Amino acid sequence: MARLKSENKRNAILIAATEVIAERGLSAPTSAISAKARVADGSLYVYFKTKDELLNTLYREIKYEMADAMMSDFPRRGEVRHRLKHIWDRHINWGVSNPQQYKALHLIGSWAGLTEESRKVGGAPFLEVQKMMDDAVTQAVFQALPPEFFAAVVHSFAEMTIDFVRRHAKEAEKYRELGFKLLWSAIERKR
Amino acid sequence: MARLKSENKRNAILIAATEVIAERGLSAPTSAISAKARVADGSLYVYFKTKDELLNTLYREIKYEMADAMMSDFPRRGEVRHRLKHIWDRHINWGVSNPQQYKALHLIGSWAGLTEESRKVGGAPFLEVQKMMDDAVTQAVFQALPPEFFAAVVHSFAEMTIDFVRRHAKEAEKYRELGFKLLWSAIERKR
Amino acid sequence: MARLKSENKRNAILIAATEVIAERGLSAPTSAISAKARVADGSLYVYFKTKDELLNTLYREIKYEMADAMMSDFPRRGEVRHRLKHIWDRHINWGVSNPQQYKALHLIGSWAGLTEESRKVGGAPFLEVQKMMDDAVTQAVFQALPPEFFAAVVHSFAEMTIDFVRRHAKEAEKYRELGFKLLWSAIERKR
Amino acid sequence: MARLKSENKRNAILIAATEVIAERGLSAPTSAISAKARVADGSLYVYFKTKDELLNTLYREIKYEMADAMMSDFPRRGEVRHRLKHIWDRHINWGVSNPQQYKALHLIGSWAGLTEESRKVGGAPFLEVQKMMDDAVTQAVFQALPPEFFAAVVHSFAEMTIDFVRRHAKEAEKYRELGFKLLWSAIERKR
DNA sequence: GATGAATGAGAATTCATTCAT
DNA sequence: TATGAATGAATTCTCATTCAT
Repeated sequence: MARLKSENKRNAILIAATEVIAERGLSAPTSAISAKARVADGSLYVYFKTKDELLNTLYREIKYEMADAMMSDFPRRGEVRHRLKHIWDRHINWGVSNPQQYKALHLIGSWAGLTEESRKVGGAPFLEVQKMMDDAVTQAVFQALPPEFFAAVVHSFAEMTIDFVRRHAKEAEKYRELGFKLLWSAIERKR
Repeated sequence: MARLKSENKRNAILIAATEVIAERGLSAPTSAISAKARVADGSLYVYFKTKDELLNTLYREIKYEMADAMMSDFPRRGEVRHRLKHIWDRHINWGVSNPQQYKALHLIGSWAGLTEESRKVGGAPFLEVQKMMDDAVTQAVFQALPPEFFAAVVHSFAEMTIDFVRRHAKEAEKYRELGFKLLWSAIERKR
Repeated sequence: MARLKSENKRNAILIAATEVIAERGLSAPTSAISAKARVADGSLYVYFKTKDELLNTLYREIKYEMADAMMSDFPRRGEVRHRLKHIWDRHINWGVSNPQQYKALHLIGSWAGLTEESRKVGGAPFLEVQKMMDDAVTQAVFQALPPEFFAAVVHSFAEMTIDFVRRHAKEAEKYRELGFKLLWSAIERKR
Repeated sequence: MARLKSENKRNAILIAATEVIAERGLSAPTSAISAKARVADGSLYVYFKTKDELLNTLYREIKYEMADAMMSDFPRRGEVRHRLKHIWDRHINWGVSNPQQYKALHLIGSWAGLTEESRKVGGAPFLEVQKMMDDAVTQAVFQALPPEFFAAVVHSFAEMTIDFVRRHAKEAEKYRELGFKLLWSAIERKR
């Protein structure tokens, strides 16, 4: 039996890709990625058929990681506010402490080569969040508005907060809390 | 006497660039741009020293256009809510009716080659918006929170709404109003 | 007006391609061709969209050259034997004095990338030869056999003779005449 | 017709190489060959030191097969015409029923990497044919012409006929006979 | 200014070959 | 012996940029 495809090598490439893409953009040459991964140029193509496939895979994997960070220890039975806060904090924290993943995700996310399939697969792990929000809407905890719109509101609020916190690292906690407060004001049911 | 650089040709290039970048991304070749502008490859370099310069210029010009659309007829003496609503509507409408500019702006905005200078110059025309919000905060119309954070909230809310409206064109007006309602809930002063 | 595409440069590339292909085979890198043509690597692609296109073009051009050599001064009103002899001599002589073209033609001729179109276009100038043979058959100068088969016989006889003469250069004329004598014996009408 | 057997890996590789080369040309990757042979990429190099060696070997082996097909049951004591007819029929039939071998042979035959040695070794089994012709010439059955030239005539006539028959499969026998008739006319001694 | 031919430094792949298992 | 992951040189082609006209 020959050497088995090394999970390490594959990961090294994905990690290197994240760094290189974050620093130099999507047009960074694959040779920069293989170099950073300390792997021969050709080896990248043992694990990924094309650069496009590498980027699509990277997108999915980062999405998974992010979902993992957000959903682990998710208080499935807690109050809606509590559950949303959990996700909020995890989202902000993940974004702030993984700036390269975050940047790469953004770049790939608005890249023409990202397949619909990848977008779907990458979004799948977040269905639980979506479901929580649907439930909350049904229970009228939030204003009676399309759940899809809610999701968009929450997401954009979080991304904005991450960007902001990154530029004001010293007051990270303050803005994370503030962001949530504003978000909650926006979506809670009015009496 | 040397002829003046044709303002037409320059504009044709910028317009073509917008379309090409929106459709094919930042890595689209300059030859695609000159072709779409019906101009020789070399002519592009008469007006812009490099591709980077073209993109930086394009960023600024789109920003200016956008600012123009948002700030024209701005009711400088109206109520804060009225002023904010003015900007909100113009922003959403501009984004929705100029999808290519909007897309190009996004791509260039998260591109490594965009200079700090361009970012600053592109942001300048929006200082009046910023100032309005500072005033409103000072007047305690909004919650007493950092104006810069306010700006970020408003901006991200608007971008989200534009994206959403684009995907739900039939209910454009509904979501534009809804977005504003939520935004206002988020930032208004609590009694 | 910019520089016009130079017929010289195009020809230089075709000539260089002939030499390189003859010496190193079809897998010779395009860079070897551009180098021999004293042209930048990229310039080859100004004149030929791909390497395949270059080879297809080369095939046609060599065929044309060859046809030219064979058909010029063709004694259209002479006797059949005289006309065939004319073509025979010209064919042999061309093949012997243009070994690189001849070699390249062979290689491209049995290459999978040669298009049906190229094959057809390359064969067109030889239709007159074909027609002459059809006529001769009709006039029963030759045995009553399918003209297409005659053409194949003549052609293969000539190619064989060229190869042979090349390996026995000192007796070129002897074998050229001998080849023709045998050919004529094969196809002439039996009494 | 003798066939390569896939009893062992070496033969499987040679058979696969024949098919792959015939279909995709000499530049087909060795990995395509090992894949078709259902053998690991590396295994090919257990049996052949390089791709060049594989091709040289393949050339010889196909030549042997062909010689086998042509020379088996050779009527060593028959009349010259009978003996030549035997070889002729076998040659045509082999070429028509082994198109991939035939194609591969052609490609390798005009390949720059084929060694002089291989050419010699591949030609060796045909010495008996050559000898038969030498004898016939000596006996003045044929015109008094250089035996090497005779061989070339016969060979090229046969190749042409194979090509022709392949394109007119329905009339295979007709053209095989016709070819021989013409060949005989060309070379027989004139009274 | 305007043009587009010409350039050559990369870029993404491919592939013969090696080598650890 | 057999495997197939790993390699990196080589290859085709692209494209920003220059420059002769």
